[in-house]
Amino acid sequence: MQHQKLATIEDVAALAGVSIATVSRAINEPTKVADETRRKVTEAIARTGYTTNAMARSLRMRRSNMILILAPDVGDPNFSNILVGLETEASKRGYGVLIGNTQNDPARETDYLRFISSNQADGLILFTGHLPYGFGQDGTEGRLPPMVAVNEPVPNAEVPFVGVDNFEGARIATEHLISQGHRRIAFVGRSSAREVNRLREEGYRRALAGAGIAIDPRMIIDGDGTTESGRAAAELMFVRDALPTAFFCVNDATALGVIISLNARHYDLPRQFSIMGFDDISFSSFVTPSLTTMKQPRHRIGEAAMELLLELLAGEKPHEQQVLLRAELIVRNSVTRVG
Amino acid sequence: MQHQKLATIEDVAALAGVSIATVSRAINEPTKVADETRRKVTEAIARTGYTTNAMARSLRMRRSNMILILAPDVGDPNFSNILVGLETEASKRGYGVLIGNTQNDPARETDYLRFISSNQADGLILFTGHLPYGFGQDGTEGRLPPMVAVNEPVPNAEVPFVGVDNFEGARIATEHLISQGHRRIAFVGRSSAREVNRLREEGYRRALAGAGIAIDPRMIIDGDGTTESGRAAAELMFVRDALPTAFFCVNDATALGVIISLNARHYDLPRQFSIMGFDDISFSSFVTPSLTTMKQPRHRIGEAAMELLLELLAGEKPHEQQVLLRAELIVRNSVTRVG
DNA sequence: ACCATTCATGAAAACCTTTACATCATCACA
DNA sequence: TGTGATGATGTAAAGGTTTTCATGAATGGT
Repeated sequence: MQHQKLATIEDVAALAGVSIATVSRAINEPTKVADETRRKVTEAIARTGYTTNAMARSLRMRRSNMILILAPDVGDPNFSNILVGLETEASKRGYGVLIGNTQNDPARETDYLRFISSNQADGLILFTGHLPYGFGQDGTEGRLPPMVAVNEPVPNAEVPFVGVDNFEGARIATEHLISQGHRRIAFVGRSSAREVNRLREEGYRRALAGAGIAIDPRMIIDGDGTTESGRAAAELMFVRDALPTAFFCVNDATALGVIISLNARHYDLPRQFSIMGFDDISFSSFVTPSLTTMKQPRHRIGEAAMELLLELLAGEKPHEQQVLLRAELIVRNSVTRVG
Repeated sequence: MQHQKLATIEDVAALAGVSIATVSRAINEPTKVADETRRKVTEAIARTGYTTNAMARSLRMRRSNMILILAPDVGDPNFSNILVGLETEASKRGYGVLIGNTQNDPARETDYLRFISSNQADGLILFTGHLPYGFGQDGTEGRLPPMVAVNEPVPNAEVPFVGVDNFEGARIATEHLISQGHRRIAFVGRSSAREVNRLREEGYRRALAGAGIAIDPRMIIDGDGTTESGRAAAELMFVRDALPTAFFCVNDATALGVIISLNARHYDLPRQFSIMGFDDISFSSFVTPSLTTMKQPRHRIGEAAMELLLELLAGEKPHEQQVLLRAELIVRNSVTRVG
């Protein structure tokens, strides 16, 4: 019932009648060992059921083949979808994936660093948008481990970033609305503090400018990206009595808020108003009307980020400080032709 | 820029003017060392920035303080919500959490076992509903590591299980429908092969029996728990022309299918039909009408499972082979009073 | 027939801890 | 003063690898 003692490399060596060095080589550098010897070793391994003790190996090699993933909210679907890509790529390359849920708690962020400083993880994937608390500030400066930011870039730090091209995506989204005949297009979710919101607004502006449409400041509404902020924004437009024919929302959560507000006022969607989101989160296809939106290539973001991190670990200089992947237009029912 | 050599226990010992054994004790069994010595050691640790090398420690102690979580789909929201609970509890007890995405691929399942056999993980949390491929079959029999199943029990194996009480939850759900005056209640999602479906059907039957309502076999429709199966089931009922006043669906995905079908037929929900789900997945509050359902206590399931696993690891015999937590009735708009 | 390579293997060091055991001082008690 | 117990510390082994260096055999070229 209990964990019996496992076979070690010595057991294998004894059974195969060679030294442990040879066994090690037969496993890790098969070409460096004679065919006949290799055969004997392989058989001995099979007979003993030997597996290399990863602890001993890591201790000796000074690397664990583990990657620590630090995220503020592990339950967030955005996180978990990127995680799939991260895990797939890591596993393909023989790496394991360790997860840390920080809940934006500085204490927990610091705590998780022990995995790095104790050699339990070789590299770091950051979802948090900032360096873990306890890093870059004191003398530990130069000791930053290899890391890659995902989802949100890390400002004021030289951390490579992999994410979606928000500017380009927002431009495509807005152009789609324009191509459907819309001229009065609102942007819901302005927030100068948030990089993501800023970039998406920028793409929106570029698309309008490109189509020769003047920008009406009343069409740009503040919002922090929550559903509630979307609801409030729509209400505000009714109060102001400055109505668009289409809402481009900074994200799907915001779009949902707008839809809730419009439904509550008994408008017939999408006939009377078109709504465009961004992200393609899971409920977007279920809401009525189902949401036309820009899909983030989450799986690929994860893969690309892990790929980049592993390059860094291998000592290669990264080709670029930033990898931006294109979002994909998903046409559903919330946007219709107008005019 | 590069990872400089880290301080070891010897550096600390030298600086504090004691032996490495004393340093180790000062860290792990502080009471066994004199106050003054402990002070010197603590200071030396601070000065050197020493952290114990987890690899060396694990090698010596024959345990890694890591738990491997094996799941068929890491992207599944059901998984990630339970994961939060697992991670929280593990981290609280000083354990790290390693995740493995198997995609139900036998090769990947086997592959992940190396974490166990190579001592990189001390225990296992199983989301898969079966032993990892490559276990229990050959001679490796008795060597099963400590593990706990979650989400789905493992049939024919003595693996402790933590999950929701499906029977009880289904009973409560059905009783809620009955309390709203419904007598003709359909059960959508019968499947004798699936344990979950079987238990929920059982709870449904018990509730009807308890209320003295005869069971009409035409009210029980097959389904595998997918949205499509829910849609098909509803259509089937129209073909058969045997209509209920309420649908109790084996899960929310199925309920969504039923809603889609009824909406397509332009019924006015929930006035003409009530719909009850089970699980409370994320979109349930967004669909129209928003879904009345049974909420799985996912966070607590995770915590309880990890708690149980850590007890097992500590060598304690588990009090029970199965921990069932109660689902909570979430009242939204898809169920109304009738008659 | 001799020398220089090349190739296959082995011995032993190093990676960094924890801990069993030994040592030594101190103290209480008779 | 002598004895036994107690408490603090040190020495050294053990945990299982990888890898450097050394050794010896075989090979190839002259």
